[in-house]
Amino acid sequence: MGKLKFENVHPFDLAQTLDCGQSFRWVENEDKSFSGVVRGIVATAFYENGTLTIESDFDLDEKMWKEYFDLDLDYGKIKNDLSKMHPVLEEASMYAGGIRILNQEPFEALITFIISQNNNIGRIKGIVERLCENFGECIDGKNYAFPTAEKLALLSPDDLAVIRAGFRHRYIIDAAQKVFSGEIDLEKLRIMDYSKAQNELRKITGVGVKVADCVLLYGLHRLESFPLDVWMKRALSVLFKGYKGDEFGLYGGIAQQYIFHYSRMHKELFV
DNA sequence: ACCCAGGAAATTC
DNA sequence: GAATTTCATGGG
Repeated sequence: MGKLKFENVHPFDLAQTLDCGQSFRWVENEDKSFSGVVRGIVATAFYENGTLTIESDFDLDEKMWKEYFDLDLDYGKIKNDLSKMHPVLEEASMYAGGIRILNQEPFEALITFIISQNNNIGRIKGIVERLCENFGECIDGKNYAFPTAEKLALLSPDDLAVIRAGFRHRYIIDAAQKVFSGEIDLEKLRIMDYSKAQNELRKITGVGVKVADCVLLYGLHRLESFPLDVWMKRALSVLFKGYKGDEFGLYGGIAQQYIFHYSRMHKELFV
């Protein structure tokens, strides 16, 4: 049984952070708190007046949760610096500046972003949930941990029919096998030269540049990563003419997430 | 019926 | 080699 309180957390917005398409397992409750599972721990998060509270029936590791929500990084300063780079980025940071880049489990980021390809966020959530319920360890009767690489590595693509992810089934199995066998060591990607890390991930069938960038950003905290999906390509061509996505430096991943969220919430900009 | 979704592999030109 | 088609599935 645990409760953590982090005070003076600014800038921060729980809904933006947990529902902006980087993580697919948090569910909003009626009181605006969010419940989810991180590293096998069921927890509920709530944010009010600068204080982020995490509660659980299980013991909570303060360091792990601080890291998960990236509380040691000065987002105020980063937001300021990014705002100076481009007027539209300033606008996007005003709108989406409560987002933090989560420190998710690398394997979970890998599998969920394989599932994300040519898919929409609502459906991704459903597939991920079925994946956990069918193949993850049951924690408390109704919540499930994300499945381990070992568990998935021993399955065949047809075993995944219950999650209804279609052509991605064989990609998921290939990823699990390469991680479980040690052929790919996800932890090593944290400090590896960026393009090397990208190529390492691309050895997995079903992982191209975009999925690799997402895994590096959301699972391995490579904040320089700037994933280009259909939304970002649209946003760059319409709002950042001439930009390729490599202009935002060390914290480009944060800029990317501001722009992604801002664009998704302003569809009218792209008609 | 058609089009699209946080793409990438397979095929064709 | 670059451009196009196909790949499951579900919602609008």
